[in-house]
Amino acid sequence: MKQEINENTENKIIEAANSVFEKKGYDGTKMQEIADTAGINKALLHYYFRSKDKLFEMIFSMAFRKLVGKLEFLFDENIPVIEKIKIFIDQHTDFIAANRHLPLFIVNEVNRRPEIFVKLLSGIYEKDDRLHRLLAQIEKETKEGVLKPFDPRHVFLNMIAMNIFPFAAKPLVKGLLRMSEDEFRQFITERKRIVTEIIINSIAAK
Amino acid sequence: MKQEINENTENKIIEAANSVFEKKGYDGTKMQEIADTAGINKALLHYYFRSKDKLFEMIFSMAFRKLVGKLEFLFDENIPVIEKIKIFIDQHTDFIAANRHLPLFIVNEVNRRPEIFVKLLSGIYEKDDRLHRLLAQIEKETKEGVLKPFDPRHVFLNMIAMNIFPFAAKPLVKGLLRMSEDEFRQFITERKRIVTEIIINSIAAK
DNA sequence: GGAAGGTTTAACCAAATAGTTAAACCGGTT
DNA sequence: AACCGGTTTAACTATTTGGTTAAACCTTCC
Repeated sequence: MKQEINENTENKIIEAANSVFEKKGYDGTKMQEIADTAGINKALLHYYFRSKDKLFEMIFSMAFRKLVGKLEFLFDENIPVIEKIKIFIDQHTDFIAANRHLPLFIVNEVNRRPEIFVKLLSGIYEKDDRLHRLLAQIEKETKEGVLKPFDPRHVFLNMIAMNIFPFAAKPLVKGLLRMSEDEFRQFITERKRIVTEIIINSIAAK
Repeated sequence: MKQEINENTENKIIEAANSVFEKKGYDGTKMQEIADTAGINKALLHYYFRSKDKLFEMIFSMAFRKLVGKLEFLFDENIPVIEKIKIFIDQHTDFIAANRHLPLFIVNEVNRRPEIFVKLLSGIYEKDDRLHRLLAQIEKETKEGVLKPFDPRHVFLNMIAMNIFPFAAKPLVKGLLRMSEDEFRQFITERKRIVTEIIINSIAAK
């Protein structure tokens, strides 16, 4: 019983902290607001997570893994590169739409305090073999004449940038392009097709 | 003389406030740090700009105009669309490189407090005729068979996204792709060509 | 020289905020 | 029923921070 209550409270805190930190960033977040959101006392927050820094570090690394984890599909799946990209863009766009503040949160906090992300990096470096397998796959398909030679780093960045930007800058985009919420949704649906086309076009052999 | 001193101090404040706000955002910025950066007393800051909000509003609207102003080239210049895009990407990339924190600053603050940007929008809407001229130009070149039909909103967003993202997420990109500062610079130089190619490809008639 | 007026500073204030403490609470155990 | 452990709370503390005040400091003008 105790355990259940305990985990329940802990989860409520984590959920609340996640929501507030993602939206407002470290500096914009007050412990009181997290407590309020979780429906608990501020002292209880410190009982479960000693300090704002400790709590933040936990939320941040969770968020980071969540975001980077979505990339695993690119490495793991054993399907042709072009097919892979089609599926990835579709899924990734949906994921970002459902987690609008996540990418900006990560980018901001890594900019603000790069140290927080250095330790998380090593966990990624360890999975180097997967990267090599992907590069080998690309090389193979290039030799087969399916793909033309290209720099995967740029393609990767282009894809991520085009996927993330409209959501990260959503109020700006809606404002500048004068869109309603519905038009924005429509716009995003169109984008999936357009971005996929552009990326495929930039790597497919003619 | 008074006037000179006055403007000198005011400029020092504006420069300092700009630098600190852009890097740390509204919440991360302390008036004391601005004062220190400007080499003046905190009270003097309040003498020139009554409150943090007032100072911020000024810096923000300056920054916003600076960023949006760079887009004017797209509307004003009377040269073929494809040529326009080539020049724009080259110049815009250099501009963002020299103002790394600017786009993220704008995006963040508009996300955090959309009202601050509503009033700035009207100033842009007033220049609607330029937008219509650009759209007419595109339509004309499409009819001439130079361009294929496309949605300018997506093309615009794609261009901006690919230009801005690597700088906004610079530490992340450098970390994940394991680049030195020199390699990053090199990478950006390559990007100009690649992004230009991709964008042109997505609008040029075959 | 000194009065006048804008500029600059040191010292201060009040509110916000991260973090602490000690007591109350509550479920299970004997 | 009394107690023991972990959990929760109200009340408090210390520090940070935006903002104020009153005096000191020029510079200009008479």
